[in-house]
Amino acid sequence: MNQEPKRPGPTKKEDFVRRMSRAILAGKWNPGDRLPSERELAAELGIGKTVVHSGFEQLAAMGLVEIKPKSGIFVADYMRNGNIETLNAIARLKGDELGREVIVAILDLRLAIEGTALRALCQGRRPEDVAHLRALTSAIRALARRSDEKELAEHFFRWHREICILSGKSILTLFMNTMHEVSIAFWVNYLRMYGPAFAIDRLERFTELIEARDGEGAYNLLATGIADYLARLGK
Amino acid sequence: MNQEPKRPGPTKKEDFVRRMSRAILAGKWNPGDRLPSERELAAELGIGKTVVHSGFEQLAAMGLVEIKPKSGIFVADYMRNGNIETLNAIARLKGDELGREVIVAILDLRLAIEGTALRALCQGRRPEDVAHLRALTSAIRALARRSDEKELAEHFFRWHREICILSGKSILTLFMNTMHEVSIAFWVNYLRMYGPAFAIDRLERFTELIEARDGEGAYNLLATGIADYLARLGK
DNA sequence: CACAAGAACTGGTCGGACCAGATTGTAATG
DNA sequence: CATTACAATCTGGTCCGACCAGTTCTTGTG
Repeated sequence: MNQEPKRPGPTKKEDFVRRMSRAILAGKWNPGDRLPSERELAAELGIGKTVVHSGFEQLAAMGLVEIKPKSGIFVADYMRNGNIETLNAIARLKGDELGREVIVAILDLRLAIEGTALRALCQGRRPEDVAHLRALTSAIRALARRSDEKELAEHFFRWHREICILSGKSILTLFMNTMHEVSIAFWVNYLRMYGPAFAIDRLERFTELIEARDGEGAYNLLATGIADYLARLGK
Repeated sequence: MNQEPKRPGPTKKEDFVRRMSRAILAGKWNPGDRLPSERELAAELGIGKTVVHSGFEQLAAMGLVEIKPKSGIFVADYMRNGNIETLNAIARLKGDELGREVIVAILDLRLAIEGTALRALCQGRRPEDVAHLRALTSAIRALARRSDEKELAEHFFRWHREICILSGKSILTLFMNTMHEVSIAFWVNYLRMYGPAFAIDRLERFTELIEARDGEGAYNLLATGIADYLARLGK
């Protein structure tokens, strides 16, 4: 039994990826610029070519670079061709400080996804679904006392994801998971702003509306909550 | 200039990934089951452990397996913990035959994303934005004669993505790109159903509404288009 | 000057050696 | 007999160096 479940220590690959993504996101090169070859970088950094290659694969998945096989690696126009992973990479590096515009876009999408799921769940909810949500809520309430920000945020995320799972629209769950990293950043901020007690109360109100099969009410609760959050954020 | 940009031939890693994802998606194992160790699989398939490891990294990114370091690799509950990459993997394997439920969820999201972008663009459009869209449309019209399904679908995707880019809400573009693979499957189906001429006409109507700064009109055109598509699909 | 051969790149693949954490089996200890 | 301590042996994780196959640039030949 170890008190620290894992403390893997940064690997060379992780170092490389972090270093490169920082440099690219900081604008060290312009989109379209050609990067040094894998061999050059490997020699310069004193690591193996395989590590560099594997790192670039990851950077390509993040949408930060474009690999032209046998030809070269180029800085990508990530604001045009990037994807969710790009956003996650930005969230990871810039910490919890996302721009307002980013927040707005994310919340628009969350409303679309979770709103759809809420309406569906209200129609088809079974008694055990409601019980399950209540159990999750009380687990969060117990956890809130110890107040580990990140952990609490994770549980709020899971509570809302459960809406998608229970709704039966499994695809929505996949989309929800896709936004996991960026959602955590949101929840940390939300909990700081409103406090856990308020947030937990809202979970219970959601549960009641689901139990009453009030789809529109649940949707509106979500929508007004988001609108209020954005209004507060404006200041 | 070569007519065939690339025909790389399947690598051992690709083979491995395809083989494993097929097996998992086909339900050969249950979620939570432990897979054979990297060494066993490498020996069995006659390939290097590095290849297997790299392949599993990719499968983990697709949400199909969960890697517990130093312990084992397990089949993931991908319908619960999967992400967009999982969906893309499914779309890749099952071809263009996505289930109706999947299509509905995707279109719900597209409406949320693109609808938001449309409204924003109608507000802030500049004359050159409209001209740009018109240029894209006529390029598509020229292309439609040669009628390569996949290529045409790609251009329709790009046209609609351009809405997001021009709207200035760059984050929406990232989400749009995330759905690229699955969107292509949609557009191929759409074009088969309605034909290119009809689809191109719609692009022009969108452009006119944007020029007239009619945000609601543009949104409704999108919404009714999607609704009609779903209605037809019902049959 | 045109153009093709080839040298010198590029990224892509691969196997095997080594590392360290996790697990399991076993033997010593109370 | 239960418990603990420890070591053998699993696991995935990392890394290197060699090799492969396209791409691009240089160079020599007509």
